[in-house]
Amino acid sequence: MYREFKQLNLPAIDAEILEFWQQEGIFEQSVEQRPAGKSYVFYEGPPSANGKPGIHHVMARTVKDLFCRYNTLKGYRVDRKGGWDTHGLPIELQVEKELGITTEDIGKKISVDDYNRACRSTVMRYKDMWDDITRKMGYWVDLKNPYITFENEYIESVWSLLRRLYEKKTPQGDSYLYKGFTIQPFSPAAGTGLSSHELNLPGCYKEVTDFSVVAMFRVRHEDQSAFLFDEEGEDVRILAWTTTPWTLPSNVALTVGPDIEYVKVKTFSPYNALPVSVVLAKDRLSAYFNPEHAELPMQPFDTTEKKPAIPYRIIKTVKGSELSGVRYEQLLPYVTSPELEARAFRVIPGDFVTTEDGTGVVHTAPYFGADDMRVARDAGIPMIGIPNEKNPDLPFPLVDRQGRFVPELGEEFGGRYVKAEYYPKEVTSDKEFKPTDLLIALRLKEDNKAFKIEKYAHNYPHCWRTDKPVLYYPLDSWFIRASASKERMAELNKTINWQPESTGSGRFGQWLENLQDWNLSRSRYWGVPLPVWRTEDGEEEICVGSVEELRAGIEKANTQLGLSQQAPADLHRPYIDEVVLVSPSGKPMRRELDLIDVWFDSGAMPYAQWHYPFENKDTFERNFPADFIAEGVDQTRGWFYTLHAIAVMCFDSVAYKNVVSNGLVLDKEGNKMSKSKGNVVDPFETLAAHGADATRWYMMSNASPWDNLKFNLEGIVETRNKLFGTLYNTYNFFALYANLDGWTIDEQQIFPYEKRSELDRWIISKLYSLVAEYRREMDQYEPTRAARAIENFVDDHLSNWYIRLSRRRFWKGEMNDDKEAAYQTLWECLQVTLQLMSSLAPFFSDWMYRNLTAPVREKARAGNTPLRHDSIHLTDLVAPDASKIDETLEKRMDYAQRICSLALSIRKKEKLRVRQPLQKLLLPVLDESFIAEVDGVRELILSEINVKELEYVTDSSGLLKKSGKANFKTLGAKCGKDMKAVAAIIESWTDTDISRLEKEGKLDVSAGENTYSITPEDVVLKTEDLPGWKTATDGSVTVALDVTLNDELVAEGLARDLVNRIQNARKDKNFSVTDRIYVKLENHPSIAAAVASFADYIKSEVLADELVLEEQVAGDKVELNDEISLGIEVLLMGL
RNA sequence: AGGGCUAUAGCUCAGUUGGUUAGAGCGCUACACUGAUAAUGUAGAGGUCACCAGUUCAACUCUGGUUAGCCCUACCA
Repeated sequence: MYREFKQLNLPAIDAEILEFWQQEGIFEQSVEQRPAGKSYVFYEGPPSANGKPGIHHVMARTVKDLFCRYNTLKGYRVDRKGGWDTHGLPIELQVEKELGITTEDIGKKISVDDYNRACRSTVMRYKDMWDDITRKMGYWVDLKNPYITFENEYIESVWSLLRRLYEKKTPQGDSYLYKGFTIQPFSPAAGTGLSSHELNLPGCYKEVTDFSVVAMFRVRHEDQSAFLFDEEGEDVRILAWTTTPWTLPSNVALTVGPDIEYVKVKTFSPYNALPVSVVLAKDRLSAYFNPEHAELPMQPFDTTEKKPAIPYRIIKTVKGSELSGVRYEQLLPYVTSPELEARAFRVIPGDFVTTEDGTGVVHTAPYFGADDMRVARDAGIPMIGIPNEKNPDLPFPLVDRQGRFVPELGEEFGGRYVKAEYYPKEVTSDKEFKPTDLLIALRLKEDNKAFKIEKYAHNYPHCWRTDKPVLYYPLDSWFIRASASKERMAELNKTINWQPESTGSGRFGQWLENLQDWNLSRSRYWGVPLPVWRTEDGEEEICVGSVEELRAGIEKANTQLGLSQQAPADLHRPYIDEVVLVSPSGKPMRRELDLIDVWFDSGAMPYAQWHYPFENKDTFERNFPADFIAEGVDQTRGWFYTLHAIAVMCFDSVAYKNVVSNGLVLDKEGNKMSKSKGNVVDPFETLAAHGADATRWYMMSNASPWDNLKFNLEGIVETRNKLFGTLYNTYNFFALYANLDGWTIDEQQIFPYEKRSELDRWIISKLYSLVAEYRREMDQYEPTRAARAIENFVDDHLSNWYIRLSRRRFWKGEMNDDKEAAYQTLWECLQVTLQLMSSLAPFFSDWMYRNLTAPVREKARAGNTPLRHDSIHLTDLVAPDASKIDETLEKRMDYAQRICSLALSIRKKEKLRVRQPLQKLLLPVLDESFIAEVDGVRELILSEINVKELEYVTDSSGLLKKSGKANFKTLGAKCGKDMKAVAAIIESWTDTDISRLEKEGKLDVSAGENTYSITPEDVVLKTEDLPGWKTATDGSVTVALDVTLNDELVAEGLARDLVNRIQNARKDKNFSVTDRIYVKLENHPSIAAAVASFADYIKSEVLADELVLEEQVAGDKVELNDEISLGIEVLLMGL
């Protein structure tokens, strides 16, 4: 017996199937039954369990699960090792918050040991919740043996990768892991660098008002700059704007845009009226000069006037590229050197220069700006600062780590804080207090080096701890020389299949093109320690690549330095910091205190999850690179990048072959979900209310996963009703009759396809077309198209056509071949559809598969046939089978559907109910093949629309009138701009013209000055309405319906009405569908003819043994139509 | 600021290499069907295909620009 159900309850199905999976270990079986040699490799991007799972995780994990299940069905072994991301700043910040401490307190109020222990206990806080959602959403991943990034084995693998990078050298001999410095956000008040993450905390960017200065840099008159000088002794200056005047003593270059036009303007210095020529961007002229003053006589203005009119003349225009190389005098020569004099203080090109504000010339102080540093390096400009004996190329900056000018800036500026906020309040509250920026501006003004001084309001980042402005400052860091591999990364990226493609070529590709070195250092506590030890003078260093090496190093140090250290049991800080190693020359070495970027942790997972290269070499090699990964698009420069970068640099390989990046899950209005807005959707509630399958299906079918999803619960309900509801109804329908007939599938006795009806063969053809389409889309990682193809099949083809037209075959009469064929066909459709669905709807599909196959399981086991499997997830995906696809049959059926639809629309217009039989349907025919095709489905059409005969109207009938319309596709190429004229001519053609065209195969048309030969392909034919007939048209198909009735037809219509009313009465009385009945009808004169002619028909339809007419019938009267109502009584036979 | 994605019916989305009636589902209205019945069908209303310009005989589709929303990256002086 097949199970029958009262109503669809998806959450209950989830629970039933979860229980079953767990009991039988279905997930494990689904992996293990596949051969190890045929693997489909998936990498799980580790979530961090210190936050609760959200609905967006359900989305991301549905994508992952879907392709893993699909490839399992295709016969691949898909190991899915789970993982947990356990390090990182968010965890540290959370712990700080919960402990009520700040970063400075670590090591003081709380030991690093205790602090790290707190982190360790926090990271798995919501692990149970994660495991729960994983289970409930049906995400199959191995959570029993996950990789955990804080474990020693994981860290050791990371070390070995770092060691590889340390040993890897560029052709120039530079190591891929190196210590360098970079310009980073730095808080002098807190004495620490800040991560970009900290700079993105809310409230960090504040609007502040600073003094901005346009400084005048005096051009040296020499050969290279001769073109800027027009008179002997001319004072030529380049104007550059800055909002940080304190960086001006560190100026070493001026950056111009190579393609920007600059002008030289003869004028007078605004603060003292001395003659001067200034250079600035042409587009910026109006910001500094009033066009009305361009005509004033060229003479000095009165400096005592408040707003003097300053005359000026544009002398010449030059491109930025021409200015490049021009040298100028140092603006504030506190610190200089022969090298600086020789190579600095020049104009250099830079691509970031704009003419939005300022002068189009950027004052460049490399130590205090990342862009500045980059262009200065590219141009070979030396750094300015206090000489550094150890590293002459990197002198110390002119501002110290407390944010003060160094003493070398003299009495006037030495020791001054560069930002007013760094002074104590007592100092700044003094009326006489002037911020350093202002003092510098005034100094420039006094020396005739300032062109304009004004206040300027802008957004500036502040330290979230001290609330004081951040400086950009050179800091030491360890880097990975990613830039050295960027061509290779870009090249290998092109071999990766990105979904959507644009993320790979756009967001990711362009990022690779402009790749900078990877700053690995984090000055934190909870993370993977950088395994580099250095002597105090930095002369000698080693990079440790394994615990074994560490042990050996410790022993050596113990011997040579007389220590008694042991290798730490935990590789984290603070224990690892206590390890002292010994250098080849015998000096003690201490660990560089940096931790590494957590993104390196996760990018290392292909290796570290197996503790490669220390263990599991085979496993690793079998599982690298991945066939498939998926994460949110926000991971493009996160995990997607770090996986790729490490794989390319360490193994010259991609890390993954296919990658799907999914978009965000927004609320139904399209807003981001956030706790403060209260629009967060709880995934547990959603799954509990609607079931995992409807949720998963909705998320994949509504829009492509890489588009943002506007998450709407109503959408899930719709999915439930349309797809799952329809399948459920279909199943119940099937189960009802199969149980009545005692029918079960017999795998050995497949009813030959060629002997099945047209309709059966059609739905089978549709089914296998679906199989092919589904596999094609899934293989291209197009889950949305795949899901929609299934929906389309289930709703439009299986339910609304096949079942609707086949119902009668299931309930009419005894078992026979036709019924057998119908059962088998429907069973196969369900079975195959469920299999296709099972990747996306794993619960429902398994539940129904089990219902459909349970009656034959034992037999299948015994015979080792495909249905032996307890779960659909253990079966083999149905193979595509072109032999079952019949495209001409599909086309025929398409005609049938369109013809029926048209005929029904005529009935509707004429108010002719479908139960009323009609005599004749006319089909005008455009070509003979149409007749052959429609003949194949003629019976089907006639019964569906309740019409007695079908007649074709051909040319020879004389009834048919044809007209034509231009086929723009073929004619467009031929006619070009005469297209419109030709189209008009074709439309004006009469039936005779068309006949000529058909007979002669071509017809000439003149339009404009040209004559075109029109062939039948160039014309789309249609038929004119048949005069005197009711017609309807859809594209090339026209139908005409004979709507006249005669007594015979009316009687038959009434008979059908009676059948319907009697059936209703049966149902009202809750008779079983197989009960035989006795029918009493009131002897109403209007039905006499109908009963007389159709008594047998009525009796057989309603399973009546007796049909009698009586004057009086018990019970209420039933309306037969507008005019007739009569009494009907049905009784069970034998009562 | 740069890069990316998106913009089509009230809502969610399709729309093939440009081709002349721009589709589906939901919702709404009306009607029908009734041994799948908490299902189904038919019809109707509902569109300046975000805006502007260009290419073309022809643009929802291609090109350029603009606007809006979102994501990522970012010290613009």
